[in-house]
Amino acid sequence: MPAGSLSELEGVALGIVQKRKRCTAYAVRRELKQSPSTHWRASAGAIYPLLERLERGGLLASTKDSVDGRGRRHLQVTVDGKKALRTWIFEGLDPGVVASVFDPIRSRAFFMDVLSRRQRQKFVEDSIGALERYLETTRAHLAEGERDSVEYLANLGAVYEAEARVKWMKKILESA
Amino acid sequence: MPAGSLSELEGVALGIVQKRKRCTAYAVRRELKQSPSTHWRASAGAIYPLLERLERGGLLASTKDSVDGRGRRHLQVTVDGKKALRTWIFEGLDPGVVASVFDPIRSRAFFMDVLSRRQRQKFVEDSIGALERYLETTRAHLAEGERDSVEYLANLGAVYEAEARVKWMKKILESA
DNA sequence: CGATGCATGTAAGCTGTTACATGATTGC
DNA sequence: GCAATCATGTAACAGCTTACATGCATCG
Repeated sequence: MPAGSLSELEGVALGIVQKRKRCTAYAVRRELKQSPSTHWRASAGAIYPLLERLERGGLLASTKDSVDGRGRRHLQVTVDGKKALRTWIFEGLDPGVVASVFDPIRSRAFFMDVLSRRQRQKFVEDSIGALERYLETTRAHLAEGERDSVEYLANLGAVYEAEARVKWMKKILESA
Repeated sequence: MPAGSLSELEGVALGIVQKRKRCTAYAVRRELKQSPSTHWRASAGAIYPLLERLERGGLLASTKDSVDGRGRRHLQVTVDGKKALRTWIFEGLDPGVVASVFDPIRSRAFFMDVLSRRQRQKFVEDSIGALERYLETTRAHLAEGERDSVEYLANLGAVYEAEARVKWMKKILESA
């Protein structure tokens, strides 16, 4: 919404267009799909109406000559869009938003005591394995970006978090 | 769903009832509300139908004498429910689930370059402040649980993650 | 020229939220 | 006795997903 504040996915989508200067809806979908986080499936049913909404709200614009033979419409972030993006970024510092990190492994760890000793051990060990594989892919993503680019710095956060999760699970393994 | 697999919220709700042995829907809501993660608002419109669904599916049961004068129905996890809970826990090791961590600060950090030098500095510094306040509340939660309880160990994960996020943001501050 | 992939979009469904309604209990 | 809170529920809505439909382009 232009009047209200941007949703998470709206902010991210707007940011992706901004980063690419000019791109199609499909490119936004692809980038979301390829991102290491699987939080969003980048479904067509979400992306296309969302970008339309942003365009109607004046945060995105597509010039006439932006439609090529295949019917692809190239989008650009407007001045208002940039402003909205900045506002959205600062909104993230809201306590409610900061605390809304979500870790499915941790959600499950809370209920480990329904597992037998052996199952619990297996759960923790397998978690470490899964996390280490995940860590590898996030590190690979990190290597792609050039150092000191915002992309590198942002991905660094994913690596730090994944490392912390591994360290945490190893601590649990010790105490068992 | 009893036949299929549990959703995230279903797993968590079932786990909360299991942990308490026997509790009302309201107690589940309250625990979700008071949890340090604000990922779920624990809205009545979600919890009550969800618990009904689990009961119809045979994962939860409420005995007749469980209804007290105030109409509170006390729920218990059935044998099938315990089995479903264990399955759900192990399902979390699925790569798609492991990778679905979601950090709103990191989402925003990807697009920091739309900010001016000063704005960016402010964003990072304010983020550190917000994260440190969040870290304080997660540490407080940690102190409540007795050491070596699963609750303590699970909350430890939240602390590790929050520490990693602070460390990450301070790293960004250095490189600016 | 036919298969595969690019690209856009829509319809139906699920899940969760907000906001409201209702009544019973507790505390002052 | 009245306010606040406990406790359960419902209706309307918002957002995202799956699954489908469509057409163009590219490559063998």
